[in-house]
Amino acid sequence: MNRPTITDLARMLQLNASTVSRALNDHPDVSPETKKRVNELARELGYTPNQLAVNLRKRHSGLIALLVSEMNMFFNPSVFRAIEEEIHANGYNLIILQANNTLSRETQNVQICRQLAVEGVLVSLSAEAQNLDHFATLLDQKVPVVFFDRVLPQDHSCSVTVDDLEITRQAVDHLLKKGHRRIGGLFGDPKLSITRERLIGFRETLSNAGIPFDPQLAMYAQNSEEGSHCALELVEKHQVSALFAMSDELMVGAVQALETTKKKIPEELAIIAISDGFAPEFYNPKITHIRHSGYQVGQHAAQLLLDVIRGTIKKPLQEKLACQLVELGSV
Amino acid sequence: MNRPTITDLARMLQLNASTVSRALNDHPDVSPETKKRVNELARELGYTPNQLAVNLRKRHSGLIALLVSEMNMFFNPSVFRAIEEEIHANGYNLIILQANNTLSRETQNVQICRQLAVEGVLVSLSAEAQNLDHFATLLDQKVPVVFFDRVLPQDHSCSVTVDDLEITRQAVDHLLKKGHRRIGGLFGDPKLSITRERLIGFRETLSNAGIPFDPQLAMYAQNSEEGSHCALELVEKHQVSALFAMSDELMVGAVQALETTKKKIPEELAIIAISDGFAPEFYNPKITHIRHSGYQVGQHAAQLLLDVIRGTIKKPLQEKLACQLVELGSV
DNA sequence: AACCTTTGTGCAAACGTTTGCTGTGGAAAA
DNA sequence: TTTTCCACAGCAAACGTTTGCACAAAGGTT
Repeated sequence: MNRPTITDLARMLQLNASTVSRALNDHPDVSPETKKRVNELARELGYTPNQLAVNLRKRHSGLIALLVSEMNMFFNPSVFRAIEEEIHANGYNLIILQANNTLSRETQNVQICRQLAVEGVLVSLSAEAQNLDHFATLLDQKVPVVFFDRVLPQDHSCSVTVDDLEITRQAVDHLLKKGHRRIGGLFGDPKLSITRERLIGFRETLSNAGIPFDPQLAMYAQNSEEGSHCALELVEKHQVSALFAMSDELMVGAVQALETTKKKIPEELAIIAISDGFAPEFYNPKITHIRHSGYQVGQHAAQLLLDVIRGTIKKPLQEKLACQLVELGSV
Repeated sequence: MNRPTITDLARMLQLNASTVSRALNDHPDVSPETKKRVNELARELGYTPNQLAVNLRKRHSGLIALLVSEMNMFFNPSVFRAIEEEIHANGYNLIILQANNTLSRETQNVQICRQLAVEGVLVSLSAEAQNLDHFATLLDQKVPVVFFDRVLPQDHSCSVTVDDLEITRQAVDHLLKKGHRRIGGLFGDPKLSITRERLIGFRETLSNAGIPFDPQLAMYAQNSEEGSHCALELVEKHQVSALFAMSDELMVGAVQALETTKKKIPEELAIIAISDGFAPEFYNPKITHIRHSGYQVGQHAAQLLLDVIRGTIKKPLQEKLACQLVELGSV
């Protein structure tokens, strides 16, 4: 026989489908004896409910979508892992949609969420997104949405981020404390709010220390290769004594470049990064960093989303996670 | 109004739901004029079909599941990206389930696939899986399944892998060609078939070159930290002149450790790895490797699965991808 | 003895589509 | 004119569940 349905069970047991359904769901209205008969036959036939029918009837899908701007080896794996674990532990399943950093794919992904009737959405925005217009269809329908990591700066939706100003301050302060006065900064895509925020933190921390901001010492790089070039320029042309990298990717590029120079880390050049904590272990000396845990971000975002779905949380909540300095050999 | 349904459209247009459905699906039985009216109203109201209902009616979910043993920064991101792109381009959506390398979670994930009525499954087996018994429910129902990367050695299901013997031979041959005779090997979890195969390749290549296999020179390490320890032992205690690492993770561990020694790469110590190609760029000199593209593996696996779903392929097919030597500075 | 409550079950509708079949009006063919 | 055919639209069933309601039998309360 094909996959047995509830109706099949009902026919075989001389019961009504509704009774079988209630028995399987342990409804109090049905007698223990009937429940036993039903469950035994169900087990025997290997019955499992047709989730498609359940979904339609219950008008939900049991699905949570993760919208991510791109697949990135430095941040995503731990975020994915945390989210998958949290979602799964609560009986949902995770569907992943990537946007390739384009607004059009992101918009399309939002439509998919709507069509699939996902019950919640976790979003790390693509660089092109400068507003949330393309999320209107979801937000209008009151589909719970939690933004994380890459968010809009002045937005009042639920979100989980780190305090970019603060962590950059921590990093730069650490360099200042070690006596560095000429500090170069490597920054990512300026379209991203995390980039802008971190740059502000960088400037302000220097200003507060009485060091005038030199625009030449803050460079933008889109990937590790560009990070390498910028790092070389900062070190060789602008003679910085310390480098700040706002991400793992840029840090890796920088260290790779610096290994070509004769400069010893940390004696001749200090380096600090904002990092998930894995890449800093690749080197010797290990790279001092502000630990920005992707796992933690993912976990908190998922928990927040689940709270919103449950209705535990009524008002939008913006959560800012704390980060800690992990002092290793590079500074 | 809530989300409009096909029935709503029908009522507003004084049509039958079936006609509206056909109009939306561009069925030849409905007049161009009616199609126009329907489509206009649909656009106006922002109608999108309720996928839950479509799924139930059509008895499919549009979902493809990716079962992965764990989230790993070295291999997964590019695999995920390739699979997501391929799947999405063909109108399916991707749900991701991780097994935490346990058989129990993997079994559970198989059940989820069945319940959700996924239309195809891509699997990278967890280390604990020594047979496919737990896939019986899927295979019995003729759900298309393609295994990739981590597969069972003697299995006749569809799969996409690399030729482990061959790529290890390439790597070791390269070291031999450079004059190395005392070569250490770093290997991963011995429960995995890729580990066993690569170890065999390692031994045989050495044997063929007239070098008796020394078991002390082939070490198992589960992660990069253990890789570091093993690398140090091989270099300092066993005085190898070259290292082979069967994965990025072990390579990274090894290089990190070697940077603590005074040994110059490649003059005093050569190193080669099997790698996705990213991590070798982190270092200077860059690490020579056999390029095992996760993107390519994912892409081929997804394409194969789609072919099986379409019925284009009748017999199980085991695809073995070729890999190329990327010679950089480390050898 | 009449009434109410409880316990267990069945009936039927609903979730929103898709699709085989039936039917109608009009044009083309005989 | 009659027959045939086609283009178009509607009817109703189906996908497999869940759930409000009705109802019968049994037990308990006045």
